[in-house]
Amino acid sequence: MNELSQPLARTTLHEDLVERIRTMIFSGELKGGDRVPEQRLCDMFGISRTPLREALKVLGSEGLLDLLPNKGARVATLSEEDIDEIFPVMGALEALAGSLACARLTDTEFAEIRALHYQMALHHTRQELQEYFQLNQQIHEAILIAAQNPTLEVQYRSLAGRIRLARYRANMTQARWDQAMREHEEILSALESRDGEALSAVLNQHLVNKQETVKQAIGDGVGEAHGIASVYD
Amino acid sequence: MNELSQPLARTTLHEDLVERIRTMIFSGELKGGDRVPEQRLCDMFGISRTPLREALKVLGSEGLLDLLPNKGARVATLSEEDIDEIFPVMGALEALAGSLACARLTDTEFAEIRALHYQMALHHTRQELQEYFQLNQQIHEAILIAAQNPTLEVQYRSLAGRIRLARYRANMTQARWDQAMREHEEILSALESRDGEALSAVLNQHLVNKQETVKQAIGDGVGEAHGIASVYD
DNA sequence: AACTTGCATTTTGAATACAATTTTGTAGCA
DNA sequence: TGCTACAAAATTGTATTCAAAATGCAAGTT
Repeated sequence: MNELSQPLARTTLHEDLVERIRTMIFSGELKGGDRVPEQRLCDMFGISRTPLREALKVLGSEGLLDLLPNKGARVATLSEEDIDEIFPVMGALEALAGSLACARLTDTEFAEIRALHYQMALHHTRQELQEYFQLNQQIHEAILIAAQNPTLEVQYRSLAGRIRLARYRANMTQARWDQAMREHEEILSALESRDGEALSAVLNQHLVNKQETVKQAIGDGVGEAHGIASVYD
Repeated sequence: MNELSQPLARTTLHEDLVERIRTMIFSGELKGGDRVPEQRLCDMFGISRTPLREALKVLGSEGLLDLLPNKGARVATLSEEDIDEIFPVMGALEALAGSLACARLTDTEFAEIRALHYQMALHHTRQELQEYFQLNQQIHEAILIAAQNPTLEVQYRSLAGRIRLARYRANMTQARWDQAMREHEEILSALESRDGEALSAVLNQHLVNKQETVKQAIGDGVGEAHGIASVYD
């Protein structure tokens, strides 16, 4: 028996749907506060309501949707209180990730992160926000993966997903951006010296600053201004 | 308009089912590795498969059930690796809870925890394990609630729920029990002096020790010996 | 005009029906 | 006995149907 003959990871409809709807939320195709009409999505995907509803229940338990009995699902929105709640928890998790990553990071892994870092720094100097964010996310992902703790990954990603509901990118000031870049320099050097405590501390601070950025974006209602087409156009 | 006239919190079938099945898992009525046959549970609850399946999907996303496509749901089991993964994350969360609790704890709340603590100490000296565990859980719950962070509560309880799958109580040695009790003395005094850092540290250590207890229990297969009737008797 | 009231429409909740897959059981054979 | 092949039963995945609740709207009232 070779690896080709072992049970292939077939996927069920509702799993696919969870993934697709999640993507629609993250991409902005479904915006915070939007209703999620079952029939419309069923038509769109060409499936029946049963698996769709199963998917909605899962997304509800992840906190991405608010499920209102008899009134349907809505894409969750983040209040300032939500932000203030979520970030400290993410901070604790990312600090743990950093600490574990330092203990386990190979030289190769570090080299990969360093490469990402300097590429990100380039996008910073070039003022390429979109590309900067992409690299930024990859770096934090790399730290998370280096921690080698799937449970931690799941919990962290769940919270990160909820934060993405805020769609805060458009609102970052130059000052905050510069500061974030400086913090990333510290992150890199803590990783290089495998200093778990220092890394935990700077990651925590990094998130405190991000928290402020996101809160400001919430207040301004920036999410609407992204120009991403809604599903219903 | 008074508070009686606001929308009454009606509940849907699938939400009830999530709660009931979760309880069945925690009580041991459904044991780790057990299949969860849909039809049987439907008959038991007198409902159809649709809401039951929705509930199973939610419990699956919580990590309490393993959902195998076309092969049904099984109550999740915890490997040693799972334990080693989960406890550090719980440690980070409980440390955060302690830190936040210290910042926010009122004198009344502290007095309540102190009362719980000394009642627990009594059960310890009387060697009443069951009662000890009950109070122990109440104390950790009280700290969690004092932290006043619902997101933290959800995440922590989710992990605590998965750990409960291990059913480790029967296996605690006297030495570990005594040590846990000493740690709880430190927890109380850190709370009294509102020393967040000290509390974080001792809570983390507390969990490291608990981790060992649970891992030992897993190895011994203690869960089976509890004498709790299965659903299918 | 603003605010009810009643009813039709739409949407959601749950049950049933059907299809696909896995599991079980059994007959045939070496 | 032990193995394979294959049919039957059971179980799960998905679609459809029915029931209950919410929504929208128009007519009527103040």
